[in-house]
Amino acid sequence: MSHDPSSAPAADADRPALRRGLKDQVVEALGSDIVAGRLLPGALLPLEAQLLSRFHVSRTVLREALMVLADKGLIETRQKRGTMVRPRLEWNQLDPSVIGWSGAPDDHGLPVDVGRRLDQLIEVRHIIEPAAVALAARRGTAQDLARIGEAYAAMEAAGADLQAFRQADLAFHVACLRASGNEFLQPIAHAIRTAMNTSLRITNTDARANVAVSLPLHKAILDAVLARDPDAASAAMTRHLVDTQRRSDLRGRRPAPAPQRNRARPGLARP
Amino acid sequence: MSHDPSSAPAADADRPALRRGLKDQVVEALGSDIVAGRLLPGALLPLEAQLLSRFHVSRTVLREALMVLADKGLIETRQKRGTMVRPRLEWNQLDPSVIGWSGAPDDHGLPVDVGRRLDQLIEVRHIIEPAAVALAARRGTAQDLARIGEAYAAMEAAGADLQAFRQADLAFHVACLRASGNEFLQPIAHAIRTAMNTSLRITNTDARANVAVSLPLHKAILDAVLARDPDAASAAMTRHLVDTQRRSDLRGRRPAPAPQRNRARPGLARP
DNA sequence: TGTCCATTATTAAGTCATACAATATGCTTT
DNA sequence: AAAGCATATTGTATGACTTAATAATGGACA
Repeated sequence: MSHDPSSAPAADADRPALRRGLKDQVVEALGSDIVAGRLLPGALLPLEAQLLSRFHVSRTVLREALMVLADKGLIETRQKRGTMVRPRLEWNQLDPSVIGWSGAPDDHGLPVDVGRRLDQLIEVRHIIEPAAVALAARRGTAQDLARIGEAYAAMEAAGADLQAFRQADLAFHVACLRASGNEFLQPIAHAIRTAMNTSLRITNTDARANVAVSLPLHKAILDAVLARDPDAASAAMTRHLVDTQRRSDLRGRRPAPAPQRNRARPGLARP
Repeated sequence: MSHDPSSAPAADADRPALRRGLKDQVVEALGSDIVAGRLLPGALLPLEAQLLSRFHVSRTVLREALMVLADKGLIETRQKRGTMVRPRLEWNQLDPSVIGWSGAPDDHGLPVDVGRRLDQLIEVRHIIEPAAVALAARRGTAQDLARIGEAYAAMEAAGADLQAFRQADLAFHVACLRASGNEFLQPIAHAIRTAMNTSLRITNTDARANVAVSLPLHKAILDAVLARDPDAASAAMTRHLVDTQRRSDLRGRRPAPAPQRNRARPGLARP
């Protein structure tokens, strides 16, 4: 693709970009520009012509990319008027890509508060995951539970290998959501997964200490589900999330405590 | 667009189609074919060439549509191999379009159990909405609360006009989700809205009786939020959802009680 | 003379047709 | 059986034309 370094918002080095299709690269570039706040809602994007010269791709490719972004609710394009960035509220905030972009590694001037977003994410997890795991305990199939067990085994096996541990951790949570047997929770699982990934990249956990604490908490969840005890499962998951959140709070994040809304401890509906 | 009536799965009359772009029409047709189960996961879609002759659109348009569907996780296209329908688990189940399609009016032979899907939807609402409204009570801005109030006023004003009442009802719930101040709940609000729409179309509620019951339940929610009482708000919302579900259960739906999983009353993590 | 409406121009996205490139599949050849 | 080649199918590029919405123009009427 190769960018024109002089063109406006731009922000991505010429990484080999994983050899995905050209379209995906354009989607990536524009999408992250928008979500990271380099293109503000209400603003008009450059004309097709200008974008073409920025990305050096065919019009076909550019349009495919724009269509995808439009579908995510990020932009709206109308004839003669141009292409406009839509207000944040109308974005598909649960779209995996959107979530990924919102924790983008390279927004430093950031109008978007990453920390706040992570808080919101964990808040949602507090709402959903305990309930989901309770459902899993009630009616997860044998296969579902097996998957959770496997993920836990992988976590144990990972031991020192932090990379592997994280991956297994994600698999564990995804398996729980999936075991709930509710299809609507699936995409949330994906969302949580990508968000956890960026989250983990930021609050880069300090290895063994965390593992030591984290492992038994997960085990408690697993045991409760296997015992078909919804309440215990739910409670165990809540404990785990509280722990996660506490440890995430300790690290550098959370500089100025509050943005605008009066910051309530994200949490349990009934504590 | 105008379809070749002889071509395979097809299923949509030549409705004027709302004058949206051609691309959207193709997305609509293929997307609903997939979600409604007329094209099964794992199956290969017709080749581009065949789709072209089915829809009578340019390749540009067709590809734009395919890209959008791919982005929704519905299909995966690779060179030489063709375009494949992806497994249900990988769909963006929360995508507004996907939700809309899943309650499609014209699937009658239906491999997809609409009733089951509605159950899952209300299950998710049971998980999310009480928690959300609690957050709204804690930290919703004045403007947020005002929006909820307006929606309620609209419900009262609607009175006999069932159409208006439903719309106001939707607005009420969306306003609650929004007032939670958590951006991740926004898209869920949209999802719930479209799903409620199809839901309402199916279990076509019998007017005044329902309104009479529904109104005070909503008022309770509103009052609790205005009083900044999270627990009361959460409880009121739960009561409302239980009522909704009960009434929906009464009507024709729910023929054979259980699909495969052992049907637990969808519900509250801690009852 | 100034305001308002209809007409036309212009601009940018929407659609189309065709050509060529890249790549996985399967067959052929050694 | 392994290596290589043919081929089918999606991926990318390009240029022309269409449609629609804004802006400019001009004329009719107050």
